[in-house]
Amino acid sequence: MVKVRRKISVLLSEKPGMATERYNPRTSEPRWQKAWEEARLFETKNDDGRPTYYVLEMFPYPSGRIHIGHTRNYTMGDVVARYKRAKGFNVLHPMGWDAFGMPAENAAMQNKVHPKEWTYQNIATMREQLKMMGLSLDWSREFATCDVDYYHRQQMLFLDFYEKGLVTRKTSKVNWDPVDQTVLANEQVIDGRGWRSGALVESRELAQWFFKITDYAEDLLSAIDGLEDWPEKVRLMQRNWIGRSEGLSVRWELVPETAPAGERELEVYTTRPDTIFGASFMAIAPDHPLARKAAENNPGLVAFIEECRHMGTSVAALETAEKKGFDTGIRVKHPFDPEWTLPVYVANFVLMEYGTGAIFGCPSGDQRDLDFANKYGLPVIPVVMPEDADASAFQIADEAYSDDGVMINSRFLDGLSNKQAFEEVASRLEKTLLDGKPVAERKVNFRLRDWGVSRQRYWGCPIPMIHCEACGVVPVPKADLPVKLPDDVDFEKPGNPLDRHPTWRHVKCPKCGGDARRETDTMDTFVDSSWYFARFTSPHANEPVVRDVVNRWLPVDQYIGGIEHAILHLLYSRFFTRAMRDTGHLDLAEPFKGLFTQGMVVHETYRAEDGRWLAPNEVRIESTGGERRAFEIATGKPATIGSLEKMSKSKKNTVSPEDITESFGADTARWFMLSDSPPERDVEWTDDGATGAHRFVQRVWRLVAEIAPALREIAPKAGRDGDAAAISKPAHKALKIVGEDIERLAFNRAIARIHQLVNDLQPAFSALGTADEESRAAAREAVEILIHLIAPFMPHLAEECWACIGGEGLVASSRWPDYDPELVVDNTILLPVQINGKKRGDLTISRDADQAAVEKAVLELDFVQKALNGAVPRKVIVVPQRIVNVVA
RNA sequence: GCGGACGUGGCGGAAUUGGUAGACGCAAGGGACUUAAAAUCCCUCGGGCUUCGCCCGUGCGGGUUCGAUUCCCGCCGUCCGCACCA
Repeated sequence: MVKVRRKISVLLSEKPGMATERYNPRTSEPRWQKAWEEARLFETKNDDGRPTYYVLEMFPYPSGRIHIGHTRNYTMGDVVARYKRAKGFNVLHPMGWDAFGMPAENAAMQNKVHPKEWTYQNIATMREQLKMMGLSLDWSREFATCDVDYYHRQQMLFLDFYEKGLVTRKTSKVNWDPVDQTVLANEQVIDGRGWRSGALVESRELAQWFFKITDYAEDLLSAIDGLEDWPEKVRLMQRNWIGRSEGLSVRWELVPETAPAGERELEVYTTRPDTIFGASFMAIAPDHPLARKAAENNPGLVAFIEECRHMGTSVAALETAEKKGFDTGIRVKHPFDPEWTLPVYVANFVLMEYGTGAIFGCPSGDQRDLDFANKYGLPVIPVVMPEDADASAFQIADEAYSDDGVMINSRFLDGLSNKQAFEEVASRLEKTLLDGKPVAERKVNFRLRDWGVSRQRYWGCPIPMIHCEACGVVPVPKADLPVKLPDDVDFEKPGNPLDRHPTWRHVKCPKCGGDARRETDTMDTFVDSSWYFARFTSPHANEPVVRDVVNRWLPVDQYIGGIEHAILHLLYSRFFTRAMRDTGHLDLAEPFKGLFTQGMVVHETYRAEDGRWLAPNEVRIESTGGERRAFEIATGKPATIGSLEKMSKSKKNTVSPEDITESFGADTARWFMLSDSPPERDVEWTDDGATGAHRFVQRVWRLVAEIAPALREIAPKAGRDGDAAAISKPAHKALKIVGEDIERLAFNRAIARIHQLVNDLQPAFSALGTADEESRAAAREAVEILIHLIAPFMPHLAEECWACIGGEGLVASSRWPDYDPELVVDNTILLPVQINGKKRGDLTISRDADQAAVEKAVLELDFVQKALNGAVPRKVIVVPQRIVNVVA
């Protein structure tokens, strides 16, 4: 039999049911949203005395439409917010817009819309979309980072940081994106390409503004240990990103007759000074000053350096690049043996940005060095061997040994562990002098680089600095803030419109009053998102934050967002909080106490016969037995069902939040997105799943609406015996567990428990017609509990049900009920009984039966006696309240 | 290459961290109601067998234990992050 799946609209036709009207979210949801708004339920007061709880979802970029992935994210936060509110907390749950950035400028170029207009238009659309979801957000605190009010305060912070020495301007090699005509941070370059444009990145020298995040490297690293409510994965990613290493910086004396004029030494950084007797060459970066000097009269070297530069960017080149070097002819003296000299190569694999841009190669202990040595015929001296190896026979051929072990072939180090050797070499070289200074110095090195925040763009926060011929760089006085973006700009040409604006950049120097020019760089948008969570606590304050207030709210108790921000956004925010602390704005270091990274919403992909991507509403799915086949509606031709992918425009596998809210309502969408899949994992959007969720919405409504008339005048009271207890017990058990599950963000489990409660209550409720007073009171209470349990997930339905049973006020402002501890335990328990570890039956026994009583009862069981066949068991293991195992 | 996570029915996933494997949902099949459908309700639903019961079963192979999805060792596979980092 072929069953054709029907369009959603069929399911929604509101034919009157026998007893109860179907629940209609389209009329109900806006009504309750209005009720909440009029009661100002979600507007949070800073001076409320109750304990605070701050739940925050990463704010969206106003791209134009809310994506279904956003709504899953916000729903999770909303469940927590509504639950915590019901638990008596003063909850802060704000929303705003990460509104600066390139898409607005791209739109300006393509569609001739002003970025401001485009952005605020998008915000207006998206705000309406969000409001349809019934999120309990405090809209009175809303702001966009492109609001002058916001970036004004960001400029204040910038000046404070500058004064504190946390901002610096340096000329540095930057990643230049030729398409976006802007500078990218290292981390915005992915595989040699701009993270947004995808263009191959070039390297350029430019004067740039930097935040000195490296000043906090050590603290940012060690404080990760204290972030116990963060996913381990994210903590690890941050640790690796900061990349701390302990090593030794060693100065090698150049052999004078081989050295370029004026050069006397080469400084290298190493984490393995223990392998110093295994050194066989030095390698320096192509852009190392010594390499440049050496190239001055060496055309071959010039050509090699040039070659290195060119291969630098393309992905393929980087991945497959052969380790190559060029002998400069320069030689260095070994620090422990002036007679021993080593060649200096320029090598394509040495990075100028890391350490000193120079290394010593120890081929036996490093695979890369070994490959290099083998290629250029350099000596390979094994210096570390595994502890159980034989020193006389230990050889290195094609595989380096980089693990810990025992020193060999290393003179005074022989026999030491490599760790001891590290210490020995370090302390000896610290005492050895070269040109009056120690040859070596212990040094901690970080992979983390300073944060370049200059962007050559219009749509960003202007950097409040002025360049004066006479006075140099002068900060804009705070009284002159904000430095506003001019509105009259053109986007005809690529590059920075601020730079070519006729008047904006001309300004008087605040110091000497002479003609000067404004900084035309704007800030990286990561700056905007590095403190918005703090601004939400006092969004209208004159200062960036109000110290007492921000101290009370921060850290954010639960922050929820995508794993894609695991490194940068979170690291920058951690830096900003420290910087704000050190400039006196607040008194804490860590902005986010709990972090949760949610999964994506994915959907099947469909392709037409000719390979075109098809949107879900362009295909019809037929199921024959268990087999699903797709057809393109327009042509009737078969289509291919492809893999699950993150929803994206390019693959057309998107489902918009309106599609769902307009047909099923927000509650169904909310419920579905949190069902089944654990929140940290991806969830697959399916029509079947959505209709299933909607079926449950209707089921709850029917259950409540049908029982309501019988319960309207009944006072709720838990039942302790008989039929009444059979209603109250599952209700109280669910109440306990759902609360615990929400606390753990285990929404899928909470939902399963609610399903189960409905399954449990349904038969009891249909028998209620003949039931006693006690059962009715228990039923009344159970319904109230059920409504409270669904309220965080399906707030509109909860209100409708609440009104239906004649509940007072709004569910959204009422307390989470307390469970009765006596009702969540049973007096008799069903104890599984195993024989030799295999379950053979159950024992029903009183909960407080002691071990001996349980053992006795077990041995009397039929199936146990049969299994024992008269023999005495070797052992009976009784795990209280859990299980019994009889070992025959 | 390094680091991490994961692997359970047709599918998404539960399993109180060593104690009844498969909760709950989806899909599928059967039935009731109906002129018919939708909606709703009831039943079945890991595999096998000699079916009132028994055997096998949580990627594969071993181990520890009275007892292992959970712990240990070794494989296989999938996904993610990082990477010429000295």
